[in-house]
Amino acid sequence: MTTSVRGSGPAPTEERADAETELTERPGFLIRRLHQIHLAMFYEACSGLNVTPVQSSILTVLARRQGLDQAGLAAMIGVDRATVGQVIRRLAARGLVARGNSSEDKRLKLVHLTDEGRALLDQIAPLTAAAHMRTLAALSDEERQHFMSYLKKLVAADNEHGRAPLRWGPALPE
Amino acid sequence: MTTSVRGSGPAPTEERADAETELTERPGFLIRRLHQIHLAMFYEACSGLNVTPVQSSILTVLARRQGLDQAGLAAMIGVDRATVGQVIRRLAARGLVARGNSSEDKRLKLVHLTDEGRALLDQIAPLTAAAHMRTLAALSDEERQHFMSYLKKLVAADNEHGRAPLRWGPALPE
DNA sequence: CAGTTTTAGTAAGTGCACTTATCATAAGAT
DNA sequence: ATCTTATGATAAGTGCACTTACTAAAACTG
Repeated sequence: MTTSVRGSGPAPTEERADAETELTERPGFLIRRLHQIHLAMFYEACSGLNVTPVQSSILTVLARRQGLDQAGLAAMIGVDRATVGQVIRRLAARGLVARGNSSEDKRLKLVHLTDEGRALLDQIAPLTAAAHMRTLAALSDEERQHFMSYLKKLVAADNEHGRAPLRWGPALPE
Repeated sequence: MTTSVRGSGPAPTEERADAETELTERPGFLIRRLHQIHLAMFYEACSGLNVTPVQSSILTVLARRQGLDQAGLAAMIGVDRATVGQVIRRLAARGLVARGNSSEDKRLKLVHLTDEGRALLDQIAPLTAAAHMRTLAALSDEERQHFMSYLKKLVAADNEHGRAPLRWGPALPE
């Protein structure tokens, strides 16, 4: 099988002068691949624990701010409200989070970590940290710093453009 | 408020458990966000044309190598066999690709672009190119070059690791 | 040659992510 | 107070992405 993904090969015989950009020259393609790779690292690190990156983010946020409503939670991790609702439901079914009603605003479902949720978070924290590191392991320290700063710059610049803009909530740490 | 990293102090290089790390300091989190942002740019650019990034990649590959089998196609765009099968089915239902049987290997379904598929590809090519550019628009030319080289480096390094032993889902007897 | 292993394609299941639509509640306007 | 608008949560629908399991066909093996 010859099909490994290759970066630049001389165009096979006939070449369309328009030179359709190789997939590996397209930012979006590479970002998707890198995302896939990180997912692989993440799942491998948390093997058997049945946790996804988004679930990990939710647990992490809840560990610091208990009793958030789902929309607030969604904004803090940059995910759609409907998606967060699905994930919360799965987490609640596993007893990792619990939902209560707000007495002030009956529309709200306030989410908080259970003891099991916190235990799981404590368990996966070092594992996910390792997965994040491994994702960038091919870069030197200096490159990694640059790469991270570029990532932050891009994400910050287009935060509002995304369909689920990140909001660091009513109490943004300044 | 328990809190943890308040403000933008110099990040200690010491390794604290991930639970203390801000989400925006986690590579995987930023990569996911950037992927989301690019998706938003892509869909906005191709508004109304009903095309996804993976579909665009498939059309692009087929434009250069007609008659690829699905597994080869999957390998070229870095997607699972089963996923490619789904996407191809949708594309075929829309008449953008067609599948034929190989006379040499009866297991294979050889995929090729239809005229409609090529027409759509010609239509979206400039749009998607613009979306890719826009995703990195916040970076200077130099930064963009560096960022792309880092992306390529990372993706190339872990390309093999690409398909991972995922283990979520129907395991866990409870 | 028969028997085993590998591979291509598909199906069913789970999960993320987004859309539109609906409902209930809250907040603002007349 | 009532009408209108905005918001929180949920449901249904689509698409990507992966898993395991299965069939058919090819490619090794004895």
